[in-house]
Amino acid sequence: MNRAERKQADPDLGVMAGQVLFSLQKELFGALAEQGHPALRPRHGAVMAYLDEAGSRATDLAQQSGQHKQVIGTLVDELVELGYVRREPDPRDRRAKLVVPTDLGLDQMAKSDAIVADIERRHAEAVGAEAYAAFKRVFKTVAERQRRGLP
Amino acid sequence: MNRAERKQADPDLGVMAGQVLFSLQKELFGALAEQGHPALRPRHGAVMAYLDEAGSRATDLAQQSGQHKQVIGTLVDELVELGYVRREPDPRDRRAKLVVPTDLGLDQMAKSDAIVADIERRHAEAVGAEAYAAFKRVFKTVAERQRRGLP
DNA sequence: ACGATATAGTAAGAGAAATTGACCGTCAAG
DNA sequence: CTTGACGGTCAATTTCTCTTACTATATCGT
Repeated sequence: MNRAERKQADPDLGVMAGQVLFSLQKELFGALAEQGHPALRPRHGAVMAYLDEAGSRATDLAQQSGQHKQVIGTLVDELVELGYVRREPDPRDRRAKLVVPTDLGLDQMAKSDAIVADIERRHAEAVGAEAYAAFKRVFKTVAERQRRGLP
Repeated sequence: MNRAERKQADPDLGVMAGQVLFSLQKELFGALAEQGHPALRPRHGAVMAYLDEAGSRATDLAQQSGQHKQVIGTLVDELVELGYVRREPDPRDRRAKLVVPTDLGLDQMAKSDAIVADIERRHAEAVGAEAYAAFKRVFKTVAERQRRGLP
């Protein structure tokens, strides 16, 4: 069996992560477009996926999404323009600003969470609820360890 | 518990996939750089990750990696320039060309596979070999279903 | 309180990358 | 031998990423 076939039959962790990430993004933003949010693209996910209802700081969004803070800045510019968020001063730190979702942003967040939950429900049905729950537990551990560079 | 905390405590499938993909890529290409392949960047993975020892066609690489064939074309240009692959005519189809790894390419492929295998071995040790094997089985099913857009 | 250092956010431009539409040569079915 | 499909490349446009630098505010140590 040659390498190409091995990679198909037994794909590695990175390959599978990429397949899931990109195909899930495609489905998510396709569904969002149909549900009234056609202007959003996957890159906006770096903000919208982590945004808190009460507002988040750009630095926190940068750290959680793994993007540079300049990227978050331009994404927030776009999202302000599109009406999804607004900037407010952070009362607890005058250097900082809070990125706060508008009603449109809250609607997108709710729909987005529902779409992803539905996708996961589908997979859980296919492989069994218990197996899926175990899968997610291990995945979370692996993701955390990998992110932190643990041995 | 607010949304930001929920997303931390119980991240969704897409978020975890992204965390694993990007942190694994970072570790992989960092290690490759230390092992004599400093010029390669994650984007080259679209070719090198799927390349067969005996050569692969650009269209196959495009389909497997999910990239447009134009992207594969420019990646192959770069990899030819860097000495990792060469283009050969495909004897079985005169339209097609085979992307064939050079000795340098074969070295990179072997090292890359070893590094990823080592990363996976670490995770398997942390969560238990059996649990990790089950995790990968479910992951493969999920990745395949998600990629194909199955219900 | 004071100065040194660190952090939050922004700006601007160079460089890299993705996307689109078109094109040529080859293949395969009828 | 014609027609439609496929493999690969070209070129132009748009989008994205990275780097460096700067202002304002906060924090720490003395």
